[in-house]
Amino acid sequence: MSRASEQAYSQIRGMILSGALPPGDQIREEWLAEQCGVSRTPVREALRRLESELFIRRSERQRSFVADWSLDDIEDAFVLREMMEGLAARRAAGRITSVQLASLKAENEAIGRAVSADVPDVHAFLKHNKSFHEIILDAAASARLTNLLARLIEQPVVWRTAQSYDVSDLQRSHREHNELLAAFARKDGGWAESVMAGHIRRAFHTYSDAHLGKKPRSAIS
Amino acid sequence: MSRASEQAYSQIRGMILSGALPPGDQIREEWLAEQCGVSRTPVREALRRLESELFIRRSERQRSFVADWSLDDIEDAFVLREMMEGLAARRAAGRITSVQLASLKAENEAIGRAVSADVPDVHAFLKHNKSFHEIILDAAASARLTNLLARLIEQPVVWRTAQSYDVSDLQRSHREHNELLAAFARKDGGWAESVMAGHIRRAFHTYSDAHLGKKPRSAIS
DNA sequence: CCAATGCATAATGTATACAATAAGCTGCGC
DNA sequence: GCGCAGCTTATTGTATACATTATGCATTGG
Repeated sequence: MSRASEQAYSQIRGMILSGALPPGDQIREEWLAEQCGVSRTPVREALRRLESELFIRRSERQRSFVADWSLDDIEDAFVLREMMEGLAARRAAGRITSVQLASLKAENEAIGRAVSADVPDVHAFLKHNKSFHEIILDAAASARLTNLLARLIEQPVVWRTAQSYDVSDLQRSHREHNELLAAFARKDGGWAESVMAGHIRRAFHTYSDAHLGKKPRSAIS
Repeated sequence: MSRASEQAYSQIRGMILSGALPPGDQIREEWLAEQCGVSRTPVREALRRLESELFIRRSERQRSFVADWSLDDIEDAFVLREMMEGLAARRAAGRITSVQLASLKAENEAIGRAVSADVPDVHAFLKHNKSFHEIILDAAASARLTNLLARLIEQPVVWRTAQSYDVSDLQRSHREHNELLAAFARKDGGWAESVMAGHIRRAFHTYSDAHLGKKPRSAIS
């Protein structure tokens, strides 16, 4: 994507993720153009993309609104992600190279360091976690799968989930990654798929526990 | 989508599907604009959409080309579709209304008529088959699933598959739909999922048989 | 007082001019 | 003859003006 378009895209997306644009709000192209310091043309392009990624929804009358996700929507997203990341893990197990396996190990060691400190480094966790999953998707070698998953893993709710992680959640995530590494090392696709599916499913429950007022564990910050 | 954008989208898509724009060909925005009788603005919008649907790929230097799919790409698409339509069927089984079930039956009866004639009506088959699958997706009631599947089922290869269907394939498809109806009537999600997955998987083999020179059966036309 | 119609306003859709960038070509130096 | 530099042309990116369409309000008729 070109300069102005990319600028508009990441800025609008940031406003949605940060909550500066609350769910349900109507947004006007011209206003966004002013905010981003570009013309309406690249803003429109960014909006179309955000719409296809379900960050934004449009009314029948062509007005744009910040998407407002129900808990059911969120569970849908997790179920699909579970299925697709499971498939990715299965495929990856049969294709992963020793170089990729080594990179995966390195990322998970970085995750281990981030979660074992007295005060866990959530930012580092997120960064290496992202890399970890990206390497797997890469090893799965399916452009289409990558394409579809990209629409899920970057979505607002999934993103915010990590923010509500507990120390013990982060550490469990680290251990589950180790299970995945073992499955990959043995090229056991079925095992990798099961571990991955459980890993994603747990993330959903962590999310729903934290967001339904049940909070059975203490929050990090 | 608005008038000119929609015009550009469907016309370009049609040129790709019909082969008027062969895979690998570079396409220029201005030329397309002339062809479609609109300006570059709606053409660019259509191109972005076609790119996200993998009809078109763009080089690192922002040139657009008609996508060229390998057999592996095609199998990927079928595997994903199998997984997602399977999920849709499972969800639909638990949610389908009697009205939707009646519509499904009606569509499949229309399919039955189309395939039992001396010369099968392929066009009618395609139309009612599409409606049949859409009703299921509707009953599954997951906006996200609908969104993702839309990117798969409309893709060129999947589309052309139906063109290479044999009379016996069409009739088998009709029978498999009846199995699905039985599973829905009993609200048996697991059964529905299995039947649907097999249904899609068979479509892949029909495609690959027809396109690898193996043609074990006679072609329709 | 309610409803419907038409006008005013505001938003999105499209065309076009211009800017930036990539590709291709020509000629020069080696 | 080969390769690279710089210019020329072709193509995409952005801004803006204008067209079209939706929305809300006011006014009028019932």
